[in-house]
Parts: sequence; C-alpha cells; structure tokens
Amino acid sequence: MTTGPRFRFAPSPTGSFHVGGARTALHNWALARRLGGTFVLRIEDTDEARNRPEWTQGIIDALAWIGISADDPHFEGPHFQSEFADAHVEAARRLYEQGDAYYCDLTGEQVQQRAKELGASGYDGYSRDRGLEPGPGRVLRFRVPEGATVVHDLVRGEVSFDNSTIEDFVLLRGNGTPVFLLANVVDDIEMGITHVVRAEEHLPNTPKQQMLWEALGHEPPQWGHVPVLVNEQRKKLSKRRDKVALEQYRAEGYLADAMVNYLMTLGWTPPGAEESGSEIASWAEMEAAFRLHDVTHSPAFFDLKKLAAFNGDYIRAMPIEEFVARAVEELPAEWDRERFAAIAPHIQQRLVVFSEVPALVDFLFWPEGAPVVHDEASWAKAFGPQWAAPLLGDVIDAYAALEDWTADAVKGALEDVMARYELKLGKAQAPVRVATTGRSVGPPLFESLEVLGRDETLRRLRAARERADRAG
RNA sequence: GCCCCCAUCGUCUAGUGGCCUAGGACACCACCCUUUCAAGGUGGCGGCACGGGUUCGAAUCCCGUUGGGGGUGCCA
Repeated sequence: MTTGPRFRFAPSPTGSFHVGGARTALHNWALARRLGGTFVLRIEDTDEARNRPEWTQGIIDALAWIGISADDPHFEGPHFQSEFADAHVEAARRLYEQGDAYYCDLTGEQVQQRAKELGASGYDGYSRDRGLEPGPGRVLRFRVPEGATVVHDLVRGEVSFDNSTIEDFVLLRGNGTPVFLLANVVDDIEMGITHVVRAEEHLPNTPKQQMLWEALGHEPPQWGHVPVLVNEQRKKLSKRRDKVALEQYRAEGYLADAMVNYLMTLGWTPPGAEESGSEIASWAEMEAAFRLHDVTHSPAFFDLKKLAAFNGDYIRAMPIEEFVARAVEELPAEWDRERFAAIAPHIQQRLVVFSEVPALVDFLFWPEGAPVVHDEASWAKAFGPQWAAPLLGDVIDAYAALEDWTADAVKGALEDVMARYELKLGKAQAPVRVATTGRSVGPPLFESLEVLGRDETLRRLRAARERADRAG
C-alpha cells in the first residue's frame, strides 16, 4: 500500500461506462496524481445480476481510453467488493455487539404499513428496544444516535443533517447479505481510503456512512460531492433516456482527449481559459490545476453540440499523419489508402467526428465505370440554368485537351471556359461538382478531381452531359 | 409528504463587497474571406429568478419566496 491520499472509484459493472462516471473518475484521477496518492478501482460486484468478467474488462478499457491507465503507478486495482464479504459480516456483527445495531423482524411491507398508520415518514424504530436475536428474515438496522451529523464536504462546505430525520437504516438484509451503505463503508475502511469523491446523488447517503465510519471506530474520509450531469430536461443523465455510454462516443469517432477536455469543463474551468479565450487545455494542465474547491455546485447539462465543437477542434489540431492514420480506420477495407491520403488534408477541417469520413470521400472510391448517382435536388439546382449543359460540354473538351492533370490546371481550364459564359467560379463549379461527385457539397473540387484522375472525371462528365441532353 | 442540494446569457462557466455600464466558451445571427461545404476573421444578440434586509456600496453576505434537482429500497 502506498503512502499519500487514497482516492477510489467504485463503479458497478453494467456493460457500459457512463459519461458521468467518466467525469468523476477523471476528478479522482487528477487529484490522486497531483497529490502523489493512489487511484483505487473497486468494482462493486456484489449484486449477482451484475457480475460478468467482461464487464470488468470493459470498465478497465474505458478508463484506459480516457487516460486512466492501469499501468500507471498511481493506479491500484481492480479490486472487487466481493473480496471483502467477510469483513462486511464481521463489521455488522461488531455493530450489533456494540449495541449500534439491532435486529428487526418487520418486513418492508409491514414497515410501510406502520408508517402509514403512524403518519411517519419511514421506519419508526419499532424494534429498537425489543432485544431481538439474529434470525432468518430479520434485518439488522443501525441505531441512529440523537443529535446531528455534520458532513464536511470539499466541494460544498458544511452540510448538516438532523439525525431525527434519518431512519434506522438497514445494514444486513433478511438473508444476511450486506446492503450498499455498509459494504461501501467497510470496503473503504479496509482499503484505507482517505478521500471519497463521487456524484452529488450520494450526498444524502453521506451522513449515514459517516456515522458508520465513526461507529466502526474510524475517522471518516474527506468527502467531495460533485454535481450531477443532466439532460436537456434537467434530469440526471440516465441510461434509458440518454446517450451516456462512453463506448458509443468512442465508436462514433470522438477523440479521447476531446472527451476528457469537455468533461472537465462541466462544473469547472480549465486554467487560462479566460485569458486565452479558449477552454482547450491539456490533461497535464488540468491535472495540475484541478481543485474540488473550485467545482461548481449546480448540475451541468451534457451538451452534445459543445462536445462536437471540442472534437472538431481536436481533429483540426492533429498532425496530418496522425489524422490519416485515425481516419483510415473508418474506411472500408477495399478503399485505396494512398488515394485517401491524397484527399485527407482537405477534409480534416470539415469533420466533427471520424464516423463522417467515408460519406465525405466515397465518390473517390466508386468502382471504375460505375454510374454516378446524382442527388436529385443537387442536380436540379446545378443543371437548372440554361448554360449548364453547354458549359459542361466545353469543360469536357478542355479537360480532354489538358496537358497536366493537376488541381491548378483543372481549375484554370474551368476558369477559361466559364469566362466565355461570364460566370463566377462559385456558380460554374456546380455542374462539374454534381456531375463528378453526385452532390452539391463536398471537399474542394479541383483537388478532388486531381485525385479522381482524368479518365474517370471525363467519363462522369460525359455521362452527366448525356443525361442533361436527354432532359433537353 | 419528509430530508438535502442548487439558482449569472439558450448552454457550460468567470466572478468570493467596490476593478462589473457582469468577462469568456459553445450555440445562434450578420458581414468578410472563399471553389461548394467547412475552417478562419470581425461584429452582434443575449444573463445576475423574485422580494426583503445588512452596508457608504451587493451578482457577491443574511432571511424569505419561487423555481429546479437529488434522496427518501431488505438497488448501487
């Protein structure tokens, strides 16, 4: 066990990694590294329905993707909650023997029934002084002491709870298994955790857990509750309604650095943002500057548009070789890599996510001689004007006669032709673009045609000319 | 219902009593550039929820209201 503060990240395996979890993991990671401490990964695997080995690997992979590497000396784990099963039972036994907990034979339904009759809000302490022994179906409940519990939170300061509003909560189920509240605390004690940084939804659990730490004879950890991430309805991001799987963003071609940078701006401002007019910051900068004290107190909307903007920025900032290497992953196997590399510099600044790559350049990879499928709206617009078809004819002649097939030459030839029609380039390029790419938007035309090659360009141009003539 | 948290442009935020006629980013709009679309440049729109205090002075401190959120399980 290392010295220094010990942070923990304790996800339960569910088959996908939540972006909100990613953010708290990042917070813990930044703190653990900056303070020379340890980031402990503990998988909360006690719910048997959620225990699958591949899910654990999924968590490790997701963490690694956002830079939290299991190979880093500050990383410890994975540990599993199930490792501490004996300690959970032992802690419960101790609490019972100390008189800090007692058994109760009421079922959940009976508790509700009583509360209803009494007009109380929850369990009323019915078995507190009944001296019940352990037994099947009997739950162990914590005897909440009188007074108040004050939680010192690194994000929000002092939060105080009147203990009379906290019911005697369950520690051990009727079947003897521990509930989250107990297991979580015992795990943290066993692992020597000093800092519990997690989402705000756990704040109401905190006084209960703090009492448990104290009853078990330990000084409670430093707490830090960061605000939750919400959707446009301002509800907590949920797996059911919202796109929350980190894996999905990764698959769509979001860059890990962009995701990390964006996530960190939620509830916190990276250093230098004000002066530079940019929230783009490296992990090293953010790690060095991150303080829980500076984290905002209110929920943050997870904004896809802003994430996209970050991603576009990061894509544009990539060295071209790196960009090509990443973009190529999106291409069908049969597409020529060299041909793609030739056009790559022209699409880099037009991307938001990498999954858009194939659709941007597909016209360069259609099988030789295949008919161009024209987008009809684009065709109608480009070939609406009277001059379009004749101009296309002249362009064909000019291209056929061209000595060099370079972007500059191709552009020059079109300019010569369009001058006779008294057209501007913006207009004149339209029929050529639609004829060769099928669409009215795309990468720069002449560079594209250079890559396409003279023969294929001419073939597509002639096919379009024929179609235009046929239409009259 | 009860407990807790929160409240600055549409969104993310800067702001910790005077530097604020409230700054930045994303989005949006306009213009410039231009080979379509982007990118880039310039400019614009737009906010301290409300009401009381405290103070010479409040976005900043206190109280209340309203509004949002979270929790309230023998889930985690």
